Amino acid sequence: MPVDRVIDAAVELVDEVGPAEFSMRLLAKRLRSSTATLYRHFAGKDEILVHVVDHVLGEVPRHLPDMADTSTWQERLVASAEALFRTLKEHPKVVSLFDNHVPLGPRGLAGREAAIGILLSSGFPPEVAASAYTAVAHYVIGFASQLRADGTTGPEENQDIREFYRSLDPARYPATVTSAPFLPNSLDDEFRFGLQLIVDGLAKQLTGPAGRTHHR
Amino acid sequence: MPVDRVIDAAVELVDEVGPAEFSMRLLAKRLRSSTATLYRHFAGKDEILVHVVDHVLGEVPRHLPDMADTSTWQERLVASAEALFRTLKEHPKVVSLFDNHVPLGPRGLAGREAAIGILLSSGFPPEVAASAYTAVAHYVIGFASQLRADGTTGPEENQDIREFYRSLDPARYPATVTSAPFLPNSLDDEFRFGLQLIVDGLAKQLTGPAGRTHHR
DNA sequence: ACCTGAACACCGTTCAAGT
DNA sequence: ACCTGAACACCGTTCAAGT
Repeated sequence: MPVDRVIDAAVELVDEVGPAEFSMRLLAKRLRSSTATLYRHFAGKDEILVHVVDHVLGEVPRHLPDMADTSTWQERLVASAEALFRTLKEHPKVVSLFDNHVPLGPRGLAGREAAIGILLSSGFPPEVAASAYTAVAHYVIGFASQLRADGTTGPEENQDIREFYRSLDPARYPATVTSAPFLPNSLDDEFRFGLQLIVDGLAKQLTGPAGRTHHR
Repeated sequence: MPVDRVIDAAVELVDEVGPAEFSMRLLAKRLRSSTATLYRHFAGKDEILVHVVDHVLGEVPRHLPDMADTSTWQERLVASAEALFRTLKEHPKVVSLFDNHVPLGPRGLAGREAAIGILLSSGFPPEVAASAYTAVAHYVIGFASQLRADGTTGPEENQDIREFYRSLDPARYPATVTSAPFLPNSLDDEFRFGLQLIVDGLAKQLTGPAGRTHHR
């Protein structure tokens, strides 16, 4: 019972049925084995799910374009964040497993290293680079956690929400009703917009932090 | 069996044992009732948890300072985001319940209305206001989801992670090791830093979107 | 050594039966 | 009308017993 075979099957199973329905029994059945055998290789369900997270993070590089040395740090940081976002979109049911623990497996560390490396080599001081990475990472996770776990990422989903907001009482929710028709069609557009806000904010840190110090 | 009494007890129970250990049986026992009685008032566990989320969102206004009319939109937006973050810090085990659904209960709508209202009245066009709110909301949720569910929000937690990063192989993770000593002591500081990046990015949208259009 | 069926103490949900 | 004990079909985890 090779460890990798278990992890591969576990990722498949979470992708199919979600973390709530994922069970040691289902995993054992898929492997044509028994639950007790799984416990010979892993401490328990939680440990297997940590491996699932790290396995998924291993797919991030596949979504990275190869960037010429001429790319700006903005382009490279955005590409990193989008690669993670695209990866999570392919495994929407895995996203909730990112809750409550910083991914410290080898794949999670590689992503952190790459992003902070981009910032350091672009002239950001280390304290800014570290906090900027955290901000971007949490933004991506927060956004990805709103991916419909049932796979309906399509535009009809956003249209339903827009219709709901439009149908509210304008006297009670004036701003919500006013802005509802302008909601973007796709989650991707909303994702890129917010990501650009963060990058723009970072650019300001680099060019003119005059009068603005890091961390109060 | 008043509905409110069930929700209050459910919030208490999730705060104490977390969503994973939360069960209809435990909730029934706490109410000195039976599970079948709960099903007479709620469709099931998921519906109760939706009410738990909305109940917690109802506490956000308690964390809002009263802001004079002279406050800038930056101050008011930051205060809104911090109020949500502080609320979630008081209910760290509830945060994962925010996954996979936009909070559409009355309390969730009130928060959206307030934030978008701030932006509209400050001159942002509706399409920017809507996307900006989404960006801020997802940033806060993403950050809150990293709150230690076991209640150890203290600085020792961040120190442990910093020590871990420092102890890595500098040849393999040079940027991570370089930046590790500069990790902020508190999650609050990191939260505020990233939030300020978003606000700075938004300010640029307002003053000079020259050459930069919203959503391509 | 490695694997397994069966067991234990739990779940969410339902329903016949009580008052 | 409103409530409940017991049942059903599941869990995660463990362990005596098999090969």
